Amino acid sequence: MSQSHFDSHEADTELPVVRTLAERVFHQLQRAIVRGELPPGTRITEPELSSHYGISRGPLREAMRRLETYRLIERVPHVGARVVKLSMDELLELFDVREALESMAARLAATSMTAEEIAGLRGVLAFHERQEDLASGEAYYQREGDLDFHYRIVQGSHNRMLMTLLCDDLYYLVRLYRTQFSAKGSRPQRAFVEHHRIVDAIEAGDAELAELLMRRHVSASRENVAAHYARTLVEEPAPSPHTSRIES
Amino acid sequence: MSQSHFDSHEADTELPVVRTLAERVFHQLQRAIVRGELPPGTRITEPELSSHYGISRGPLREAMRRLETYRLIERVPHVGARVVKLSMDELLELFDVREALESMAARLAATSMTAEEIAGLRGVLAFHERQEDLASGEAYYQREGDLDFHYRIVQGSHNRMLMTLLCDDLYYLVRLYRTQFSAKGSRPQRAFVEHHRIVDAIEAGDAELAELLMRRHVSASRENVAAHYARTLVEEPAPSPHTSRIES
DNA sequence: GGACATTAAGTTGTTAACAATAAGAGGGCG
DNA sequence: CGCCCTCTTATTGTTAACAACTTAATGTCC
Repeated sequence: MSQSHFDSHEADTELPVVRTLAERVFHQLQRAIVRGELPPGTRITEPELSSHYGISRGPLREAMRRLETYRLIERVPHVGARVVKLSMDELLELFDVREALESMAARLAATSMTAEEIAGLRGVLAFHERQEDLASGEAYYQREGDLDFHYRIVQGSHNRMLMTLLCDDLYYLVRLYRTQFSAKGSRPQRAFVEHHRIVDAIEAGDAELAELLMRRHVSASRENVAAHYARTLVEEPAPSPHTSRIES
Repeated sequence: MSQSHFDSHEADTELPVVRTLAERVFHQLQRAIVRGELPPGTRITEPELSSHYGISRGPLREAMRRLETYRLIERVPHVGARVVKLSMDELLELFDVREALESMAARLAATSMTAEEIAGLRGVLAFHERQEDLASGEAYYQREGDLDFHYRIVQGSHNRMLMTLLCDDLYYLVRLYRTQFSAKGSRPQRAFVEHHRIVDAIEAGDAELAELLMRRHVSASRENVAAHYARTLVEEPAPSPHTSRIES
């Protein structure tokens, strides 16, 4: 659980410790989906994938069942499975959930985070600052760093259920949205300032303030995405690329 | 998804529509665990269960994988699975998560709930009132009704992700805690008043108030459980029954 | 020409046998 | 007497074959 975030920074085939075939192919499929190699709406057929990965259908089905729990694929009994096709509505719903959970995480982190954890958080911010100096427009790294920041605060809440929900269940969905909507151009400078203020509140032990700031931070991110999407809708009124691929 | 709550009110073997063996045995195992027929910490062995339910290990493993996603069992590769053993710490963590998610649900419900849904919610409260008149101490029904109340507000949020998280993922855990800790004696009258105020706020479209009231409501419930538990710890200082069954 | 029934192909669900890992019992050695 | 190694046993992981279902295409009838 604790290394789920850092998988993304590792080499292709060197996954940490995989004790079963089902685990290995689960990670491989997860990467393929999050990276966009299996486009949303793609039909997943068991014989095809099992032969592709050189395993039998048993472990593959177990891997698929696990992908289903992470909401990366959708299964219908006796019919089949397909890569989840995300809508902007659902992305905004996800932001509401994140706002609720991450603001709670910030509140708890303000009273539970250790000095070492806070120092590590400061280190993440310092790293971002350097990144900012080097390539201010390098949105992807900034966004990965953004996830890292949120990830550490959730860990700092010391609430295992919160950690599981946010870092295991919803984390890959967030990344998937990022690739599917390719939402690069965001608001790095402002988010950066907000990050600092949140850490300040946590360090001061001000739970209410930390909660409020995190709530605003996620909410602002949500509004930014919504506004950006509304703009693209006006410029490009054809609703085809993101709405109707499954239905066709 | 939408009928997951009302399963509990149905007859034993008449489950709605089960298309596969794995689904059927999943529901049976789920009932058995939530009802306490499989005590927490019980080792689950595949040959035993598959012969007990008259199916092979394939579908059984799929059912177990699903139980794992609902956090009702815990699996370790190559070792086995056991019924989840809950601690008071984790129960309090669950309350924090519920506070975050359900207050968000109340906020959204205040602006999204239809007149019909609000009427249904009022109907639930009226039903509780009658229950209250008949048997004020019938804690179990009250608590089931309490779940029904919360369930309808989550549905009223019209946020599918919230609905999935609360009504599918966490619902059975809540019920399991209720049986494992047998927390009957609670605070029905006060909770009842709080329920009314929340519905009033939702009906008035006051999102902020609905959110605040729900937050307080869940938080008060949490403190009530914590206080009750602290009391039982004093009266019965032996820490054996709830802490160390897995380790033995 | 259109709608419905039939049928065939392919996919998913299920089963039973085989292989590999892990825990425990037993014996040997320090 | 205690520790460690080995072997046994039971359970989990994996495979391949079989059965049931869904879907779509074909053909027939109105």
